[in-house]
Amino acid sequence: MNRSASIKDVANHASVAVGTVSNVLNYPDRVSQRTKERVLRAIDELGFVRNDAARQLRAGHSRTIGLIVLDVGNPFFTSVVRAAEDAAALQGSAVLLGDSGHNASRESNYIDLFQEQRVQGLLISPVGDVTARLDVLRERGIPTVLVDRLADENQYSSVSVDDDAGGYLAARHLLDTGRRRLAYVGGPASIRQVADRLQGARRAVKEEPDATLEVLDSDGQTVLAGRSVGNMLVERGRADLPDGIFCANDLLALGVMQSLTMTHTLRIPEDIALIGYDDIDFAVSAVVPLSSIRQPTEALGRTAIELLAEELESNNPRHRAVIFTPELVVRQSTAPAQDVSAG
Amino acid sequence: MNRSASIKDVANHASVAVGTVSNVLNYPDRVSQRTKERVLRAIDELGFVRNDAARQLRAGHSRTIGLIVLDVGNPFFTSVVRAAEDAAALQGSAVLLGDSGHNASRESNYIDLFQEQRVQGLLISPVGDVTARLDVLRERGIPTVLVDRLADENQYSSVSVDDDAGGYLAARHLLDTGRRRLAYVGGPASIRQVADRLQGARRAVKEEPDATLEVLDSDGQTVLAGRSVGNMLVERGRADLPDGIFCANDLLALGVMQSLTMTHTLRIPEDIALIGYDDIDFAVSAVVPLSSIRQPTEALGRTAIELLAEELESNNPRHRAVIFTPELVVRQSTAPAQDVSAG
DNA sequence: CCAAATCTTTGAATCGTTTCATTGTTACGA
DNA sequence: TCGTAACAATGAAACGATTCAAAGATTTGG
Repeated sequence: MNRSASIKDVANHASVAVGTVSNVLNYPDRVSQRTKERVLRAIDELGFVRNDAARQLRAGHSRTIGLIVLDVGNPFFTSVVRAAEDAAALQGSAVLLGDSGHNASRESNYIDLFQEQRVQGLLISPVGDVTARLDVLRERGIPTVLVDRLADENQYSSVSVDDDAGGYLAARHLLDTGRRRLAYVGGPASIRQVADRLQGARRAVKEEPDATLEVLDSDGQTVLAGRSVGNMLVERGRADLPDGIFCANDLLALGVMQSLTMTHTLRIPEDIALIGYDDIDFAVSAVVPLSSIRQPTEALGRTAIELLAEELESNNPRHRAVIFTPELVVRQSTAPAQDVSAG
Repeated sequence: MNRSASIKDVANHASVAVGTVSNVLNYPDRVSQRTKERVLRAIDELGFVRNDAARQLRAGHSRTIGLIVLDVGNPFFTSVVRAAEDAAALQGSAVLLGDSGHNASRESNYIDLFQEQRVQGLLISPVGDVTARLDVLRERGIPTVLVDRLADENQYSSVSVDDDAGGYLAARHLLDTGRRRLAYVGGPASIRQVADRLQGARRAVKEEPDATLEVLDSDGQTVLAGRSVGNMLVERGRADLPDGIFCANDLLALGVMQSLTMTHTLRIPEDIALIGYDDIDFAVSAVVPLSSIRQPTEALGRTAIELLAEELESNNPRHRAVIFTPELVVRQSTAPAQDVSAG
């Protein structure tokens, strides 16, 4: 219930000036050993804790960084958030997290809040078109780094993942393990990620003259959507089936796997190899452990913080767009047929 | 790059006193229509945004609430966080989120940070023994509400879920659908949740004289752990098998389901019914949609905020421990045998 | 038309920190 | 012993909002 102790109380208690207490906290070298000890004792005895609002007011900006993601429930973002928090902590900042939930007005509210809080900078995975607002923020000295979205380097710094490369990686892996009749499962094609991954897969398939790629449109990116595509495949004649399937994400792949393994006529990976995208936790514990493409979420979060730090330091108008390449994770679902039958 | 406009700039621009601008923002009724318009125009023209640090300094406390969870990646907490954010927004507060990751020192860092920020109050799902720290916070006027942990009402308010009731609900449901030879899968027994759910299940089984409950210890709470318990069951003689299995969480249940369905000798739910706990997203899209026990996460988050508001309003030393009862979600994995064979 | 009551507006004081010019202290060589 | 340099400590000013007593303007009733 006591109002908490201020730096003034500490100064009185230690019989020094307030400036000295401040120096003990911020520039310990400027203070003599004796005085320092006295002050520290007083701090301890009074249980003094700095008031961040006052520091901030004086400094003109806070030590927090705003981070707005599309969905905290999505493991992709959860992981980015964690990495960003850790990286921020290293440089003495804290992350204020906002979840827009794909909702432009929630997103806007968070931008308001962060502006009132005078955050040092903003990391955002935007829903709507927020460029106008971000421009205002920049004029006010609050730089932004876009997350999971490629930005024009003249405008903003950004961190993103190369989905085309990911698609290439997945398809190339199927080809490398001997598959030739590939299928891509994903949809709707209007989603950039879905389209880019397909494009990358096409690129890989073109490298092998005898390889083909069939595109199977799915109704969304869920396990159920995958299952219905899988059921459709099961009904086909065996000769007509692909021997390697690449799904736009792991949920789809798990759905396809459910369909194929339920009817005990088709085996994964002997008859059909299967690879997903995202490498969610469940991939490793599927009935047949699922190969996948892992996005470098930790690097995304860390780098976003680093780019923001760059923006804060230099006043140059040049920005950087860092594009990461995802990583292939090989598991049993794409094991070469001979390896499996040998085992 | 411009330092952003202050209330003083607005006052000059509108040719009024700073107090008037403040009144326009906080007590619009005290200001005449003409003046108000002039001030609002000035605010708009200068793009003025309140400096929260200054408000906070004057007010002595912030408009933020600290929330420390064990793991933001866990859907249970993700959902609690969301609900808390929404409830806080309704009362004009923002939530500062911290992820302790089951790590006592990270937890402690967040408490430090929140204390410096002078949060209004703290919601915490504690890792270590933080009662000493929380007592200090309370003395300083920062009340705490414990989340997902039952607290002594003389000490703290808390919101928690009755795991015993959840266990009872699950077992009772298996019994109600005609199963009599039940099994409980979970471990290690040292985890409170695991033990409480078992206790509830035992209670239900005692109500049916002809029912039995076998306890199968699992090595953790993962899909893989569930699968190895499942494999062990598959090897048993058919007469020796349970006809209803209750797993301490959904991951275990999904693992058990994988084992049982892979060997096409046992059918779910005809031969064995299966129910999990937590109702994770995957439960609905399992090969056989999984029945489960849903925890009222939204209610937890919302109520935690409400209890905190109570603490902030009244100065009474009495606290409240709100205990929620979980909810049964019935899906195909526990359908009565006759229903399924009929369909 | 005046006094009283009501409504508006004013601006200095305040919150707790950091900064920095100034003052005070100590040590050392000449 | 004195002058100087290096080091310590001081405390007023500033950050930007809110508050509130007081002054000023306007309305009301007689």
